Amino acid sequence: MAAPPRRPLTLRDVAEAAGVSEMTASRVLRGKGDVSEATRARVLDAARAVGYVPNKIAGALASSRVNLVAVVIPSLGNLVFPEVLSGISRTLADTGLQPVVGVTDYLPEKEEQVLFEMLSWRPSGVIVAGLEHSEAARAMLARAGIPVVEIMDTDGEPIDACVGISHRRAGREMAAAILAAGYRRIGFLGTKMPLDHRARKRFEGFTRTLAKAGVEISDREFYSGGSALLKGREMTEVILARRPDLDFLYYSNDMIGAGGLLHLLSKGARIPEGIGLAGFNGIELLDGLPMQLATMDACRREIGEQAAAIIAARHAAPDTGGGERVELMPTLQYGDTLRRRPL
Amino acid sequence: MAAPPRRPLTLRDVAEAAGVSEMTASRVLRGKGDVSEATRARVLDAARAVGYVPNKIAGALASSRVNLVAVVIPSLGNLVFPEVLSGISRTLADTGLQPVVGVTDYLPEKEEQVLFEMLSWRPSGVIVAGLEHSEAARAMLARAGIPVVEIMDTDGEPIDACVGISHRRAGREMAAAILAAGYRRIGFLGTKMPLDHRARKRFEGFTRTLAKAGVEISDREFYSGGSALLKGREMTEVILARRPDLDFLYYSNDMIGAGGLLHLLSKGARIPEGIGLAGFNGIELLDGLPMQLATMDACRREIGEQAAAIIAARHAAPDTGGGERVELMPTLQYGDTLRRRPL
DNA sequence: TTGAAAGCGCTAACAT
DNA sequence: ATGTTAGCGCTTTCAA
Repeated sequence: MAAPPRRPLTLRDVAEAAGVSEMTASRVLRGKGDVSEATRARVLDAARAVGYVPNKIAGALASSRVNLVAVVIPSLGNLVFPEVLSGISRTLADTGLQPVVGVTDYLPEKEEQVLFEMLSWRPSGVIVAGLEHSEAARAMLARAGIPVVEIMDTDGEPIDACVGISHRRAGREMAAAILAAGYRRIGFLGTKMPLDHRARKRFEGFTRTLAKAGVEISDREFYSGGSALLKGREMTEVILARRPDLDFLYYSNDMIGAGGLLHLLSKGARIPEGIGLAGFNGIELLDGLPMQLATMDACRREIGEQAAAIIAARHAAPDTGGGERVELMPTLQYGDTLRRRPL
Repeated sequence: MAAPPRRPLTLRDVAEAAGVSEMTASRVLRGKGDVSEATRARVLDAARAVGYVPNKIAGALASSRVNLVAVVIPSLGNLVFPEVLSGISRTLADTGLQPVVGVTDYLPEKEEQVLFEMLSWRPSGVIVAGLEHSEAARAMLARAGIPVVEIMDTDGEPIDACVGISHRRAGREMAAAILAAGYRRIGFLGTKMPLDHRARKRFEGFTRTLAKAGVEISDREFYSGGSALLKGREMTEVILARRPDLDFLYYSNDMIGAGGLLHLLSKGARIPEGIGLAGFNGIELLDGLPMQLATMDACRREIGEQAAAIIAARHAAPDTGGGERVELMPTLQYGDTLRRRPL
């Protein structure tokens, strides 16, 4: 048993072991070009025997082809993004392309850094969350000469393609449903995140529709950090202490909504007659709660799939497509916490 | 405004624009070697002006240095792994190294593929979850000539270094605490995942300690797929319908434990006097539940940090270290669902 | 079906 | 402080 060589094995080593040229070995390992069955077998055996792992860096440089798709998202803790990712992975699986994930923590500067870093590996495409980016980031993406798909949001001007939902519309539809059910004294509970543009747009759509009906948000409460479930409880307690007359609570995400729901249940609140609740996202995780929280599905999986499909299509047929715009329609789930008609 | 060139910009373009050699431009952009302040400024201006994004593929090939660390984990949906990742990212942030994530879905074959794919990019190190891998995967890692840190688990023989907790010990300690509290008719609820070796080891440690006290698991129930919270409710209902006499339920993770807790609370069970519950992981997410579930912290964040620190140290000082073994000690949290002494 | 030569864009090593 | 040369490990292209 020889000690493992310090130098990683090269194609040349495999070729020598198999008694063929580097070129032939290369053809076998990539499955391109005509190679006789006999040589193919010899090369494959040799590669396996020595434990050859190809050097994609060299391959990519020589061919200027990189089977990587950069995926840039704000966070992995959010539960929403792993689901988007899973949609991307599944769709990309059959195409020879591979997702590579970068996380921005909702910081524009970090997004810029991550994009720069990823583009320097010359990926075949970029999927990036949101339509808001620094000028430099937009310029980088526009100049990269590869497909760019902005996801999650369609309220704005994409650099190239985009796939998502309209968060303004989502906010409007939720407001309409709440008004239709007869609720009027509405509290809003959200995250203290000026850079979460999608939450902001939902809020804008929400308040605008209320305003048209002559209704204003009665009170609001924001949090940052910590366990979302716990924060939801706490915020709910706080806002109701201040405004016990509220008859509806709209949460910017399901997790804090679930916390609020648990709090209200423990207080014996009459839901949804006395007070209604709604969140946003449609997280499956919460299916086991005592009551089903009203929410709106963000189409996470499908967003991932369609974004990946756009990249894959353009990869297969370069100089085709461009500027695709896909707006998905989220569906309102009333659950048990939003009544369907006035009392 | 000229149309963006189809060909990405090269270092040569920047060098020409700045009126220096490629080599000088390279030195400026990497911040290595002596360059006069004047030329440095000219090069940086030129690079910014044309929007140059370096080609790391070429750089890596020329220098045989890649600032990437492969991180291979079973899943992103688990909540545990994003936390490990966050520990890794934070620790790597100051080192110039960058994590690249691969997901295996708990499948050995997929793990092998993912490792092969990642190793072909010649990363500076590998962090991989678990100690169980296919023969081929172990061989690949051993031959790669880079630091390899296996994480989450210390019950076994690492290829190189490892950082984690002993899941057998975790199972034993939980069993000891349950016995000490006087519970005797114990049910186990877990995932139908033969390939989740850590859950298996916890179960082994758990049953062994029970056996030493002459206690056997009274009943068990397994699930797969679906919302963990909901499954936890359902399994709990099922197992208690079969064995209403159970006085303790041990869940293989906190999420199903939380489901069980919600179910029991809705049934008005007396917890922890009538029946006790415990999970595993110490997920912060669940802090807002009506009662705090007994659990055992899996040291996720710290595992990520220490693993990254090992890679970083060896990257800074090659041919140093090797074979590090770090066993972290999880702490038992009694919460509100596991009493501390017999009734 | 196979091989030889050239070069991808950058950096190490050695000039100057 | 700056430039020149060679070459990283592979693939493209062309020739046999």
